[in-house]
Amino acid sequence: MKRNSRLSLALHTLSHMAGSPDRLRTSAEIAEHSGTNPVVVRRVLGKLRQAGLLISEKGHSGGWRLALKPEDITLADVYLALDERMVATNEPSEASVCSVEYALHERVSRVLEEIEESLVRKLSETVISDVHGVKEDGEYQ
Amino acid sequence: MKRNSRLSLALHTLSHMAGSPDRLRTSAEIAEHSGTNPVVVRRVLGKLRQAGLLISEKGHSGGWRLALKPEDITLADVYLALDERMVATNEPSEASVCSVEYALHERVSRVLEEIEESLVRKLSETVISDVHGVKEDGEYQ
DNA sequence: TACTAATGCAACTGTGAAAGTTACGAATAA
DNA sequence: TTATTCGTAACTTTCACAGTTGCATTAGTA
Repeated sequence: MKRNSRLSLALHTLSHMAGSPDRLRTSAEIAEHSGTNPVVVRRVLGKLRQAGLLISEKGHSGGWRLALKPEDITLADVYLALDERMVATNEPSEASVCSVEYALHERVSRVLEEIEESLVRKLSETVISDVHGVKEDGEYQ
Repeated sequence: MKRNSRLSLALHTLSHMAGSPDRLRTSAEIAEHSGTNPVVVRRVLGKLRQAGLLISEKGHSGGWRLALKPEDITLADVYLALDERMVATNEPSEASVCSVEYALHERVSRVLEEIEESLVRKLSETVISDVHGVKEDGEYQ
């Protein structure tokens, strides 16, 4: 598994689940599909559980399933659940003690913030069932 | 200097330059403003030079200046010059040999690709002079 | 010419965040 | 009571990137 691929792993898994929402999938199973390992899967999906997008069941024949209908989960929900900020802003450097420098830094930060917001708005336009695709493709076992 | 801060460094520097486009600034000077060091600055700005956004002059009294007017440089130009892809897609895992898996991976990739494109479109709506701000703020020496 | 100040670049080290791994406790179905 | 699964902590590994050093090249200046 590559770097910064948690969003990709999450989307892949949720889309997969959209195909058969009632079935429980184990971390091991998902890990195999994603080319990674169960603990990493639990880490990533744990964030989605905290956000109320997934439900996990412990014990024998436990596993993961969607907490909502695939058409009610937007990509923004997933992105925000993972708590990643792609267009991150930086701390002001020591040089920014000067007020002019500080003002410039503020403006750069504000612009990046706006870009981040527009990214989230864009993400909210697509839902998981859109990613899963049309029914002709059949179900993913 | 923090992680993934190259875009921030680039925007900060270009915005700064927008204040007095004719003045040459040395890497050392820029580094001090940004709280980093000259070689890192040359690395980042070198990408912008390759993209035709900046001009560098070697030798005594050399340095960096804008190659274009601040109102002709969009944030998308800067982002693309740095060759960073914030919404990265993954290689298909070994599990994707199955055609259904492969198709799903393709769809996830396509969605992420569209998000990336929309990010660039959004970035292209802002130019460097917008970031520099209105004239009342005065020039940045 | 010699000197100085700047970029360009290669090669290397240091760092930190995220992936990967191991281990074990808790929960739950069979 | 046994097997299976998640939850989580602790640790190691990996890797991209910042940081650093050194030197060649370029160009202005005395």
